[in-house]
Parts: sequence; structure tokens; C-alpha cells
Amino acid sequence: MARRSDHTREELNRMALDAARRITEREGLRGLRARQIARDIGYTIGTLYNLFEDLDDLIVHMNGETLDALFEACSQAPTDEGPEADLSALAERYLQFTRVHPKLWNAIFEHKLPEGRTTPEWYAEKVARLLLLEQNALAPIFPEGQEKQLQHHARVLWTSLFGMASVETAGGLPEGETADSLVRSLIEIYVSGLRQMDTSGASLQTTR
Amino acid sequence: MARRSDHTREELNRMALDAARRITEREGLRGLRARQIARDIGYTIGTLYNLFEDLDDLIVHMNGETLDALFEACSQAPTDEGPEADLSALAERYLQFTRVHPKLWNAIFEHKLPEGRTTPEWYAEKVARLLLLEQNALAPIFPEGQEKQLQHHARVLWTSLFGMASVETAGGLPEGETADSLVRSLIEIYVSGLRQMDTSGASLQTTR
DNA sequence: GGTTGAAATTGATCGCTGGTCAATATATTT
DNA sequence: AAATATATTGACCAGCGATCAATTTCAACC
Repeated sequence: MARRSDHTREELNRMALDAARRITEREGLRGLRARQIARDIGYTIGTLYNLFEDLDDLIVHMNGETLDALFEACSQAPTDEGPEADLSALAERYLQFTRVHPKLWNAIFEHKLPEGRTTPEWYAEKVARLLLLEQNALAPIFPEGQEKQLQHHARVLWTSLFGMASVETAGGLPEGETADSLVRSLIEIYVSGLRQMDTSGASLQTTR
Repeated sequence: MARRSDHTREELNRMALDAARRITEREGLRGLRARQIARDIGYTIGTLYNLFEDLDDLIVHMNGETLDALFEACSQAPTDEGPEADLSALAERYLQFTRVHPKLWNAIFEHKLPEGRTTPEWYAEKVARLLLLEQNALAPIFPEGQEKQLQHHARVLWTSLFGMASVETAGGLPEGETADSLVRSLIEIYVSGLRQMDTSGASLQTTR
């Protein structure tokens, strides 16, 4: 009952996170049990707690990998066909991911660390990286030196996209309505509104 | 060890939901324990399970009351000062509620019923009722007979508002940015975009 | 007023959970 | 070969949600 050297620490980490992902995809965060992960990778619970501080830590790492996969999917979108097209393409990839991996994606927002604990720095970076994609797609709308406005409006679109995806995965849309259709209107109308403000000089106003 | 008749069944229900709400406001859904609720109302766990089917059932009822409170708060907003003003006022109430009761509001979306169970009918109605407020505020933009478009665009704004509130309560906004500021841009720009489409006749297009 | 049946309340109990840790076995270093 | 470090185990703990037989009280009826 001890060192098996069947796998390196890195391999065990991989195996555990893969197992956790499989369970979460199938049963959601609610069905994720430390004991099941351990069983799935052929080790005991003690070994699992030698790899991760606790279940929260493991989930944060799993969610980090989900953010990576989401970024990977979103990165495939073209970035040179104009703001409306680029934003739409980006949103399409995003929503496709949430539709293929609803429970995995949900886990990112369902999971709350206990009072007083915060996500590590690298986690915030994975989140920020995604927002940058939106920002880049929207950038052509704004002249140089309006970074603040660009960031602001990119965030408007990004948080809205999140809301739509969230409501869709929760089954909160009626028959005939989809997140795609909502986001299509959002991009079309919001961006045209932005352009309008731009030509009328109104975009110089602060976001207050 | 039996019938105390200190309280009616209705009173016990109230007490239990109040206790659950207090705990959730303080510690979040994660910290909500059946035993603690029972302790707080001065009864044992068996009695609690005589009142509610299980913890999920109790949480659904608690969330239902949160939706009621949210509706109450949102209903206070004026409804006769034009779409932009009404939508802004509505969003303001909404966001104020999420800021005063972040964990309670979060519980609505954090809580997932186990596979195969669905929320009761009255719950869906409480959700739908809120969306109707948004729809009413937006209605003046649309001529008679464009109910479908109205519903669609109201949903765009409503899901976006949800996304912004959600990101804010999760602490996902940087210094200097707030859900209010995001939602202000959204309403201003989206509604002006809608008006634009209207006068150009483009609003006749389907939402596809 | 006494009897009876229904409803409420209790708390021991169950199977499970996340998490700990002394004991043990293997690998690595000396 | 001995000593040290590390990995692994699984019994163990407190606590969880949930169940239910036993008990007590209430309400209805005669």
C-alpha cells in the first residue's frame, strides 16, 4: 500500500481532471464526488487529496481548463471581416461551445468558493483573455485613443452574450427563441447604434 | 414528543422560509443546511421534512419568494416616462435588488434541481411576470401587431440585464465599471438602434 | 366525557459525503 | 546497505440529507 509509480504526478493530475470533466459533463457539478473521481482513475481518495488541496481546488482547475477550451473554440473565429461579422462569428463559436458542453460551462458560474477564498491569478487571466477577443472584434468601430469606450462597449456585449447563453442553457427561452437569435439582434442593433453615435460625435461622451 | 400547536402549518412554513432566507443572505446557498433551518425555528429536522418534500423543494419555494420580492421592487418603477426612461428605471430597481441581496438573488440561478426534476408551474409564472415588466416598458417602440418583435427585443434586453447583474455580483467587473453603467449604454444605444430600424422600415424583418 | 382516528413531532438511524492522518510501502539519496 | 523522502492507502471523523417507527397531542364523534 504505497508508491506505485504507475504515473507521474503530472499524469495523475491529468487523469483526475479528465475524470472530473467527464463526470461534470454527464451529471453536472452537483454530481461531482471526490470518491468517484478517485475510483475512476484507479486510486484512492487519499491520493486525490495529495494532488489537490480539496474539491474546490480541483474544480477551479477543471473550470480553468474549460475556459481554455472555450478560448480555443472562440479563437477559431475569423477576425478580419468587419465588426458585425467578427462579433457574430465569435458569439456563434461561444454559443456552440455552451450548447455542446452546457454542464461544463455552467460549472464555471455555478461554483462558488467558500467565503473568503478567491480564485488564483491565472484564473482571472483566462477570463480576461476571452473578453479581449470581443474587444478586438469591436475595435475597428473606435478611433485610436478611445480605449476606455472600446472596453466599455465590448463589456456590454460580452456580459449580454453571457446572459443569453446562461438563460438558454438553463432552459429559460421559449419555443422558437434561441440565444443565437437574441445575440444576432444585439450585435446588429447595438453596433449600428454605436456607429450612429460615432458619426454624430456623441461617442466622445464619457461612460460616466 | 409530538404536536405542539405552537404554530400552524402556515406559520411553520413562513418561519422555515424566513430562516432559510436569512441563512442564504448571510452564507449563500452553499451554507444552507436543513439542520440549521430546523434549529433556527426551534423544531427538529423531522418537522422540516414534514413541511417540505426535501431541501430542493424548500429552496424552490425560497427562490419563488425572492422572485416575488424582486417583482415587487421592480414594480415600483414608473411606467409612463417613455421607453428609455422606463427601461432605465426598471433596470435600476433590478440592479439595486441584486446589490442589496446578492446571495439571495444568486441562489435563483445557482440552484439546479437534480436530473429529471423540473420547477413547478407557479415558479415559471413568477419568472415570466418579470419579463412582462420589461416588455411593457419597451412596448411604445412597436406598433400594434408586432408582438413577436416586441417580445424578442424585450428578451434581448432582459437577458442582457441578467448577464450584467450576474457578472457584477460575481465580482467580474473591473474598478470603475458597474452594471448600471453597462446597462445604461445598452438601453440608450439599443433602443436608439431600434427606433432607427423602425423609421427605416427595417423592423418588419422577421427575427428568424 | 370518553373513545377513536388523524396529524404532528421527535430523534435514532442510514448511507453517504468531504476531508484527515498514522501507517506502510516504495523510490531515491547517501 | 542504510537512511531519507515521497507516494499511497484506508480506517476514521464529523457532518450531511433523508427516513420512519414510536410517541404525543389535537379534533371529531358518540
